Amino acid sequence: MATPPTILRLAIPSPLRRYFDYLPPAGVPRQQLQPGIRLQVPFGRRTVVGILTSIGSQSPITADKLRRAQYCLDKTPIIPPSLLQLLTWATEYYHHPPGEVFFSALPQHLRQGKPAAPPVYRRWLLSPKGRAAELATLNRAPRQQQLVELLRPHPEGLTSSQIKEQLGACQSSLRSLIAKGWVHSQEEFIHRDKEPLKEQFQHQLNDDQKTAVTTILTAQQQFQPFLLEGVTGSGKTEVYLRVIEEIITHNRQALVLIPEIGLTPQIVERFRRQLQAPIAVLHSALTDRERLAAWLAAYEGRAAVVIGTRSAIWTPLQHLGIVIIDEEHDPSFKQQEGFRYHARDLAIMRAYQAKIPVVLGSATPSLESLDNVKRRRYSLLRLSQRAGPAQTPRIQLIDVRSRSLEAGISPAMLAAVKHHLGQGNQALLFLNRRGFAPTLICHECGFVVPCRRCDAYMTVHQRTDRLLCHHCGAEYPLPTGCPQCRNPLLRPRGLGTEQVEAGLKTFFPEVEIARIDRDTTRRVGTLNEMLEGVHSGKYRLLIGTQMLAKGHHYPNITLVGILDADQGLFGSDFRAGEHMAQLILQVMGRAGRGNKPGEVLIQTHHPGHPLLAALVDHGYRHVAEILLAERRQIGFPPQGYLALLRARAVSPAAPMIFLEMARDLAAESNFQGVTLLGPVPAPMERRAGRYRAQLLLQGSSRTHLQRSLAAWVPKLEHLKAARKVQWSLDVDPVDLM
DNA sequence: AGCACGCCGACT
DNA sequence: GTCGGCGTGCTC
Repeated sequence: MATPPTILRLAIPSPLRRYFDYLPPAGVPRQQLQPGIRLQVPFGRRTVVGILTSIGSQSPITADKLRRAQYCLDKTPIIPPSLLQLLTWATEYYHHPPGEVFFSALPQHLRQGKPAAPPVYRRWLLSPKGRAAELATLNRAPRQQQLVELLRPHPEGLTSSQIKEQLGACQSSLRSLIAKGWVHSQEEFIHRDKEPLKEQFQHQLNDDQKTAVTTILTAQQQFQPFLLEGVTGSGKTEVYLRVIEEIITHNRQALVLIPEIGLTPQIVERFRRQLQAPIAVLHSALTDRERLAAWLAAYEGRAAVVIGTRSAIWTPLQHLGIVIIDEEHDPSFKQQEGFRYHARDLAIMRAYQAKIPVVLGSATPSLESLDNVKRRRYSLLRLSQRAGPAQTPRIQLIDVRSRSLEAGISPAMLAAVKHHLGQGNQALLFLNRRGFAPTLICHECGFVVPCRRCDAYMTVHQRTDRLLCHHCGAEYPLPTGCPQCRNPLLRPRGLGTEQVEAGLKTFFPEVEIARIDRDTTRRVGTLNEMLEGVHSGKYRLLIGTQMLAKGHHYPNITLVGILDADQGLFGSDFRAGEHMAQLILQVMGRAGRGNKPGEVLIQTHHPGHPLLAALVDHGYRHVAEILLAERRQIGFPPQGYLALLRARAVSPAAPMIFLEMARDLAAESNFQGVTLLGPVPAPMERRAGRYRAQLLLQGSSRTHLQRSLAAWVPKLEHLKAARKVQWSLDVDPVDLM
């Protein structure tokens, strides 16, 4: 009897929804073939990097088709078993190609097959020859002279980024010195783990916080989700810090996920100051090198705490003790292209697999999480006291029906701003629309300038004198006349932050105004500069979009004005109401956090709208109840479970044709407990020159939906019509746009 | 996706 | 005569 062959099952970077089987490379000992290592393999006419996911003794692929892997790229797994388990689950749950799932979890360097070793740092230093050289011989080369002077007091050498920091770019001068033999380099592996800051100060916890900390810590050895509900200023971060402090004393690691916009240097600073432990930070602005270094620090256990945005859910942590999701309701935890995972949901699964607690924190929890509390899947921890002396702000609606608004500001709002500024305080105005005006309209014939590539109108940006499409990024100069009737009079119509800023400047010429939106903060660091200016009191009046809404602390803002609450009330998407309520609450959280009482004014054309009334009179929880009842009625999440099949193509008809075929395929299979809705054109049918359509699957239970998807999705790949479109499946979509 | 093969139109 | 357009097929 021959010994059965060893079959390696690999995830291969390709959009195909299957694993690929290989024979082991020649001469590799069996114990090196552990799941989680990378191998170089032939794939079609190329060779690629694959990840070993499991090992078996048989394959559905016939022996003549099986090929042999070339060699192992790793001696030991670069993905620990716990993460491998999560990745496997995610592949099945999201019905996404395993290769794309596995590779999206790796830093770029590891995807490309580079070694899983800390990056090499090269240091430049003076050679004995350079040390002995006479500086005056470089009188005609001042840059080289500066370099020698810079390197002289550093016998251990400097990295090129350190040199650049001191002298700016001087590549060519450095090269000349190397050619002369005055400067040489040394290479070394160094771990640049940041040392924890030494100072430590502890705040006194209030009773709610103490209860939260002890309750979470009693569940240290088991899977237990907690919803930590507390208004802004109630001290959620302090709870996280105390829990983490305790967890890491037992040599376990903590993973903290934060929304894109919430990961500021201030929050990282706060963690570093209070936790006497090394912290790895993962965010989108890192270079590949930095990302790899942080990734390794986490994997090798050198980092006790990992703080990061959405993709940090894929950090390999072998001694994970707790997962924390701050602002769990934030939509940025859902990836909106390619592999459309939800980091919050994956965090729950990761905690379940690792048998550890997971904490979801929010002042405005998602309806899903509130529902999970109701069903007793999550336990609720409430922080009802605001930390410190701050009081809950007073809220009032301003009815703007048939009022004259100037730059979007009603007389009542203007009076309030004057009053608060007069008292020496700061005021914040919120409008969730950037630019000067959302449209440009012809005063003669009513023509509104559309985007050439989208079913949307161009937004007027006055500062740059250009038209901008907020959906595809297209940009044109302002037209000199109406393209339809040639009339030269085109007028901006509607309201954007630019216009409010301009209006405020005429109302308050002596006051410094900060406008905070994507246009003013595009450059890295400007947001922080502006927020510094708010802190120092340089800016007393703020106008901004939702960038302003997230947890920064401004004790002197006593007035928050919401200029248009109506957008969210009649939004086209099923989550519009939820998002509006969350956003308003978040902005409101900026008022009255010092010891001064805050005031919140909301402008609306619909003062009687049940959602607004509920928000003003009874708060977020009451709004959530209304919304939950609505969702129950239509069988939408959290009552029902959704999956959205999207398709887009340059050709107008192709998406609908593909989706109709897909629908017929589903109808043949006779799905249990799943309703098909559509296909229909997307709410904005044409975007960036592509026509888009979608087909919605609505399941009465997760199991029903998953069972149908498992039977259906693999068949979609084989549809001829699939080749004429780009299609993607979105399991648990956050919006149906 | 990436890559190659194959079959028709307008060019040096 | 070829260069190259993109339809079609395949990846263990």
